[in-house]
Amino acid sequence: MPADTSTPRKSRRGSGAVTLHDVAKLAGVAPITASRAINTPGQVSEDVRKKVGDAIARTGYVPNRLAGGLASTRSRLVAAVVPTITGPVFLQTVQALTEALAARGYQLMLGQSGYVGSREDALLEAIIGRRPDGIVLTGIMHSNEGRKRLLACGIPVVETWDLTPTPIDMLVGFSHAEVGRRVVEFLHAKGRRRLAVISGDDERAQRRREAFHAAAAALGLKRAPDVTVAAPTTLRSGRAALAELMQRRGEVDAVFCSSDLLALGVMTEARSRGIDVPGQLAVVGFGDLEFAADLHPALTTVRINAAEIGRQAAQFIVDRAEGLAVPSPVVDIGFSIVERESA
Amino acid sequence: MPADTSTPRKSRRGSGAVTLHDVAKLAGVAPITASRAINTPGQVSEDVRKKVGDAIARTGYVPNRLAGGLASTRSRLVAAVVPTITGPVFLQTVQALTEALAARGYQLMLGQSGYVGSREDALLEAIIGRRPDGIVLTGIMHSNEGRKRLLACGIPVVETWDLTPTPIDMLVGFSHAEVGRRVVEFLHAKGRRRLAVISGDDERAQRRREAFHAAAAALGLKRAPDVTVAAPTTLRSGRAALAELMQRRGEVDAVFCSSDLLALGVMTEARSRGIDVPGQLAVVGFGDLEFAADLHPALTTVRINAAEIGRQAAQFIVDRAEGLAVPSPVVDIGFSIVERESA
DNA sequence: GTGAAAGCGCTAACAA
DNA sequence: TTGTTAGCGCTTTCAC
Repeated sequence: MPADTSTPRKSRRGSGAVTLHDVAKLAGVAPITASRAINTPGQVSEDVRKKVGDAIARTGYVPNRLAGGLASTRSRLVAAVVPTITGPVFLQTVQALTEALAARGYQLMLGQSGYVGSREDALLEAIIGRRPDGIVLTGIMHSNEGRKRLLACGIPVVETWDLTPTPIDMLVGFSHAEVGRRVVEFLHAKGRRRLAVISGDDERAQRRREAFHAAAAALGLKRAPDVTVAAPTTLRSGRAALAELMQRRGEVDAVFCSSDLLALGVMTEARSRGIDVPGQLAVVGFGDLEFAADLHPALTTVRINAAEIGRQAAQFIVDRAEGLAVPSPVVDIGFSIVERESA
Repeated sequence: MPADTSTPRKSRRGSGAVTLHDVAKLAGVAPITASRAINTPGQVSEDVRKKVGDAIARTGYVPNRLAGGLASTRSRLVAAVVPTITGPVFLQTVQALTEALAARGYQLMLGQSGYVGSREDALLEAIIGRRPDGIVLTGIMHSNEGRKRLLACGIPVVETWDLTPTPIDMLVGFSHAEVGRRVVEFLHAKGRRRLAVISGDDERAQRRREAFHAAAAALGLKRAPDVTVAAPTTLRSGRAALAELMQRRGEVDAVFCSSDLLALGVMTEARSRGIDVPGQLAVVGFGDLEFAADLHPALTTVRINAAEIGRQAAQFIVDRAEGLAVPSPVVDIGFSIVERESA
């Protein structure tokens, strides 16, 4: 590929890379015409289109989207904030989000807030400073400070994995309370009466737990013993939690875990203790991670369409960025209980 | 917080957000002085520092890093490319990378190339267009086209999770061939003689597999049967692979799996078939994911310090961006075999 | 359909 | 220590 990029550049600054100027000069048109040939090819003549195309091919020009973003105030950058990427729950959402955005010409920036929220402020500053066209908050409990900040900066925000009554802006999630209720009903219908809960200490898991207790009480069941473990939940914490549960007096014939990983831990611990699942103990997970169906016994769990959450969030952001109306910016994505062998 | 941000702005364009200009005017200094007060506070007087600080607090100013990046040709953006974020192996690397970068004021952009590599070109274009200060390639087999492109654009590149003889630029990884060899030696030392391999179909797993076969041959063992499954590997593909292995004639007393998830699948399938692990079948994984130690039996596996890979990559990129010399841009991070119960 | 001018918000370079 | 000037590379506005 013969490069025309080696023409000496006079300016003292700049990256030295090929610019739209170079392409335009080579094509014999004005920069703005070259810009149009690239971005809105319908607006230029066939001839120009071809000349510019050739010039691009010869120079290996790649448009500087930072500059474009500055001029147009559209960065085509979208920020996603997760507590931590290693928590398995949000992974699929981030993946789907990244893909859906990439398909539309947007790039994802990843930010990790940690489950504690201390870094939240610095993170927000770093994100807002990059002027993203949207921010996707993934299962995060943001401080009031943070909410104000997001509201003030005017960047479209999608909150996900939850259904708050007072969304900052747009929202795609489901009711955690409803999950708790439905799981109780499910277990009750299966004849289980001595329920227990093992939950991560994050907001949403706690909300499921509360609803679980309330629903159990409504059905006349006695208060379920529960164990709270630190988020992100792991197989290990699941094992430890079941061990703790077993140490307490009182029989248990079903456990609702706040994640599939926790459930896997519970089943692992159960096996090592000779407790039969589901014979002696029913186990219900949350998330329906890819492995859940293939465990032995296969895991009964709450399925969330995590990928769809990501896609919907991308849709919201992109629509906003392109100036389309987002008529109903709140979507309840729902959930379902997938019945398998473990319960 | 009383906002001074509502002063009417005359210009037809722009985001309407507070700019450095506004801050400078409010502080009664020139924009460049305000810039210095923010970025190199050591260069300005205590008095200026205070006035600018006040102005920032009053206006809620957040510097536009896109504009700053354009002017300084340092975007403080770093791109990470992974096949898919849901493949569990690279997760810790991405997490550590994100954190290490954030701590230094850099933001991560995530790109997913897919295992096939068809999207690679478009992805590269999208990334280069954002002029990142560095690109971290995480376990990806890039086309020659892509290599050329990366070389040409002059952006610092760190390849990770591998030790190629001809790195594009910087490198932090380990020898996959060495892993294959060492696992064979390990199993041989444990008295296993009828080895098998279950591998994902990605480059690196295949390299481990080849070395495994070669080392087995060197020890006089007969050719190990092997099963190749599609990447990303899953618990399900592990189960299926063991099932396939069992269908073939020939005894097997040890399996080397190309991921811990695969190993978990193998152990799951073994249990459902009444095969005792490690009694009848030794299982070795790869990755030492968080759950490996807590399985029952605990998984013997190859440990890679994935987080350290991320940190080291961040260090390389940032050092380059800040103009520091990177004396030896190739790091062998090594690995170790963690002996637990499964083998 | 094409172009000239102006400017997005910031910082490098060079003065003072 | 502080300021002036001139861009970074692109796109908007407005004119032809």
